[in-house]
Amino acid sequence: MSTSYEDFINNYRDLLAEYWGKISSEILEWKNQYEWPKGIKLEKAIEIRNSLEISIKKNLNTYNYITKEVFDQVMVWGFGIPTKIPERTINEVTKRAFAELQSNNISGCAKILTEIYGVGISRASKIIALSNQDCLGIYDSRAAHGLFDLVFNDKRLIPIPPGKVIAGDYLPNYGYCEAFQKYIYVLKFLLSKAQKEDGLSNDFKRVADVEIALFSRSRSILKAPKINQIPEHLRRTRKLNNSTIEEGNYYWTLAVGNKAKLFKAEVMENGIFISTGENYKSNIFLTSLEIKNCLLHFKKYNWFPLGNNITNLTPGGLGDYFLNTLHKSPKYAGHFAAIWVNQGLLTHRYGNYNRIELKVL
DNA sequence: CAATGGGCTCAGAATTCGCG
DNA sequence: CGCGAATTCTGAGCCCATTG
Repeated sequence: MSTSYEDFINNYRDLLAEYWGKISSEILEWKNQYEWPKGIKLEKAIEIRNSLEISIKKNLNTYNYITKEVFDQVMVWGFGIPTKIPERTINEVTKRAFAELQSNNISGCAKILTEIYGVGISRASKIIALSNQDCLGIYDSRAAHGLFDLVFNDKRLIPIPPGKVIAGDYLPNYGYCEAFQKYIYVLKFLLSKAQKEDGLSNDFKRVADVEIALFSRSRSILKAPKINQIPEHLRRTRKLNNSTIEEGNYYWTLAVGNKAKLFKAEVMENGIFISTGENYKSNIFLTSLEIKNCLLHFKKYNWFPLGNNITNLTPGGLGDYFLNTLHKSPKYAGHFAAIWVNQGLLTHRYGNYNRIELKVL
């Protein structure tokens, strides 16, 4: 039997309270930026979610299961295309799954749904969470990534399921289903905190409101900074005074203070593409496999140096790996490190003389 | 003030352009 | 298509913000 809400919260109360302190000033702004599907703003997006919720509830009241029509409505909303799962399978499996949910077994419910070939936690949690947005939230790579910095003993409290953009944390078997339960506990706790604050209680009434904010946060992390947020020295070097920055994902390098530099990156399914330099014409591409092997290599170590200096290569640093294993210029180590920190794959700190040190999460 | 290291510069190389 | 010019790319080394 999995842990209860009370046990879980008692275990992590301090951590979660501290985390709430860290995010509480921003969480409303995150929620207000929510768009899903892309371009559909908060109010309308919530309307659509609510109408899906009504359909699911109607199904359950009438049949105790979900019809293919409603199931696929949710899939089209979430993924753009309906499934090829036969009506009978959907009926039979959702009937068993939602019986589990009746007895409050969230992870058990998810386990049953993910028995269906082609249904992972991302799909399962959409069906489950939309059945009751007061108490549940969707658990996918985006929303979980919104909690990427909720870390206990150097490990993420809530693992990130793999997604299209975010690699995620690998979990075997039904790991994500178990994690879904904990994720809901965290959302529930954050909601209880929000309800105690005057400025937030109106906007955070359901568990889904927290999920919405986290999903939106994950997106905002990868979003371009506004032109007026670019520091003066970078406007000068980048000749951005009179030009608008084009669309795309811009990141800052990890360097301290004014040394941080803006660059552009495209996170794709098969790898990451980076453009940097005066006109973003210096490019480098690393495949997903190269990235995976690189992170695997450094997972063996605790903290390791960035060391992206070209003239004075730091042995054992990420720059060293770039030069000698990937056969790329070590200067790009700084850019990839920044992306991976953004994705929650690495954590960083500043050592002596602000040397950047990294650790695989 | 010296040590440091990470971003930036700039010269040469590579590629593309443009014109007949 | 060929050829010189223009533009873009690249990486070796330099520059300089930051720290103790």
